[in-house]
Amino acid sequence: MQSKPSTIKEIARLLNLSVSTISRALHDHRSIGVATRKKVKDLAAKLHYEPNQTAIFLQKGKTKTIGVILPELSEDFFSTAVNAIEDIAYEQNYTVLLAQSRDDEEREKQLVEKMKNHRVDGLLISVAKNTRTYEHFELLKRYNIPIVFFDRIPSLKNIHYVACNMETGTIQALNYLIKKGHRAIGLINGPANMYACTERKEGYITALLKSRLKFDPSLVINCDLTKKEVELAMEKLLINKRKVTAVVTFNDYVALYAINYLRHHHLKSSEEIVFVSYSNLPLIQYMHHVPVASVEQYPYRQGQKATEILFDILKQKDDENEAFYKVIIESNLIEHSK
Amino acid sequence: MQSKPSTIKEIARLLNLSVSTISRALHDHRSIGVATRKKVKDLAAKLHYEPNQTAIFLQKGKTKTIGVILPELSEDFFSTAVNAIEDIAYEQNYTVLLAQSRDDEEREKQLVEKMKNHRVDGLLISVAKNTRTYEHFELLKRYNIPIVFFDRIPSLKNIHYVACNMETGTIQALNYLIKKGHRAIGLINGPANMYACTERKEGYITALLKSRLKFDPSLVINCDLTKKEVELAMEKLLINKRKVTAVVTFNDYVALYAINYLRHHHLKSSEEIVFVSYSNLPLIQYMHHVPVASVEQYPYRQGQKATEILFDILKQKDDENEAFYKVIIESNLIEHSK
DNA sequence: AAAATGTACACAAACGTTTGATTTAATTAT
DNA sequence: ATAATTAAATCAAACGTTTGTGTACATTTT
Repeated sequence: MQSKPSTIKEIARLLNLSVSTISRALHDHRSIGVATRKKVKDLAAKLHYEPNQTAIFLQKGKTKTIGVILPELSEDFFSTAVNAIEDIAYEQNYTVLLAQSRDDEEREKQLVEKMKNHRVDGLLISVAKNTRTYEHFELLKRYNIPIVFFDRIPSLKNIHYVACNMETGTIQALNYLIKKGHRAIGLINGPANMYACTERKEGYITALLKSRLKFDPSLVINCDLTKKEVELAMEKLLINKRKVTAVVTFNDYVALYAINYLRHHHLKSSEEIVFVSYSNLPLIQYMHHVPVASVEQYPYRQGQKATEILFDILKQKDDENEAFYKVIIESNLIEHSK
Repeated sequence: MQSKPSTIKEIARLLNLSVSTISRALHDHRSIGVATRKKVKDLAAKLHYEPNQTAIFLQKGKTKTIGVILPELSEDFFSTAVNAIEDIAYEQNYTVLLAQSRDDEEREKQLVEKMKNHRVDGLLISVAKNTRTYEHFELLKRYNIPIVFFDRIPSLKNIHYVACNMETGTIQALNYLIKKGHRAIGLINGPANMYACTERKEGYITALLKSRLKFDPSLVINCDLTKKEVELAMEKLLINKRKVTAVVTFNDYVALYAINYLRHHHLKSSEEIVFVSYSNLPLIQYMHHVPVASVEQYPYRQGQKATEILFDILKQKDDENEAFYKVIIESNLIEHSK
């Protein structure tokens, strides 16, 4: 009973009709009589006929598939964003081709290539943290495959993107800490090439200056977000002559690494140094030693907006509309209730 | 400059050759002269020619794509398993079509349907927790699309699967607790229809009896794994006349819910009641009030094995080999170092 | 010199659809 | 009765590949 899936051809042969009649009957084309229409549909149902998508793709030149490339699914931020993307795509009857770059530029390039070969209709990307060249993205323009970047966006001019304004949240975070009396506030930031890092740093400086506090560059430390470098960064902050009483970290994971390092390698607890981070992971609420507040980056909203934009672009059929969507979502500080 | 992607046809026209020659030249077919071969390849490179996968799919009847349906990407267990799946598929030059059932039977069915329409070559599934009917899986047999189940497997006879033997780990967990002097040990289990739950319960009973302890059914509580029901389950255990001093929970999330509930709604801390759970989430190590031990279920290994099996099946070309792969990975108790 | 072999390519069908153009027959308008 | 209209179905091309078979020419064998 393991037959090949049935095809329009087969139905045509069985009913002594032409393939075009079958195709039209199944699509309720008006030029097909009701009687034949019914006959065709009945047989189709009986044979469990299902249109072969690949054939339709080939014929129509559209795959009804969008590609999604992001760094790590295990990061809660991204899996939440994926939920949004899937939800919207699902409504629109699109399929999502999902892949992880694992924060590796090379892999990201290969994935872009693969997506192109699969002829996805459009692409949603959050770039790997160490990606420094952008030709692989430019390439897709040639093929008319639109890209919408979200959260981690490259520093390119003519692109569509959705991102969070990290500056607002950072300023809120700093004000929060300053109000609580902290004066020496460290910042464990990500890789310098990331735009999100620049924003964080700028917010950090802006807030300090607004409160008439001096900006001390030695309190800002870049790292590649790995546990090792975070610990190194924390160590650097600890030996700084200005004793930090608060630290702002690039995200919750960085905060966890740093706090854990403190607990294990120093006798200080996180009660002595206050942490504020970004992301607001759901797990945070079940933990003890956590940042006192996090800057929420709205992953669901970002994913949602990016997907909506992509569909918008896909809908405006190839007219040479050279407008670029640039959507900024404001970040917000969320204080964790104890 | 936003031209359509170039095709074999185009190259043929430009070089005044036939399409078959181009196709063969690109594939280094021996019946094509070296000169033409070079000419073709040069032009192909210049035009950035890339084979249209959808066309190849149609022609070959194989999509070089495997579908993956799992409950929730945000659960660490699954995102880790996905990593394994992607890694293997990547090596084999296969594409992964990934989708979440969100633990919803209806959605799972629709996804299976979608995967079928996409003509995936094979399917990897971890079933939704409330899935009770299995026709949608049976359906795929008709289309010769092999399925390999992993971790959450349906109770069907003739299927391929990879799963963890939860009984071993459960017995280890119970022995661990018994050795520490615990006598009243609760079990917050998942939905009764899941096989994994049966196994846990059986291991629980076996271990108790082996240690000549009485099995008290009122200490085993099923729940649907949501926060609400976990809290209800915990409450039930607390009012039980036998005061439990230890609780085994279905997974780490359940443990977190339960521990958190204890902390907030009762003055007991998790120090008074010891928890042992399943999964061994990476985040556990950065937390304070956590289970003292977890039963490791090896998500990467499961994903890896399942994918290897699927490729094995795909390789043995359609011979009526009616053997079913049934791989069991033993679970193990991992004690958390403080 | 004729036959056999080999080389390098072209032809055409096939995969499963969709769709513009065309045919045939039946119905209506003139 | 003839022409125009409509209905219902067919034809054939197209999407971009792959691949079995055919063919022209040159080269080798006898």
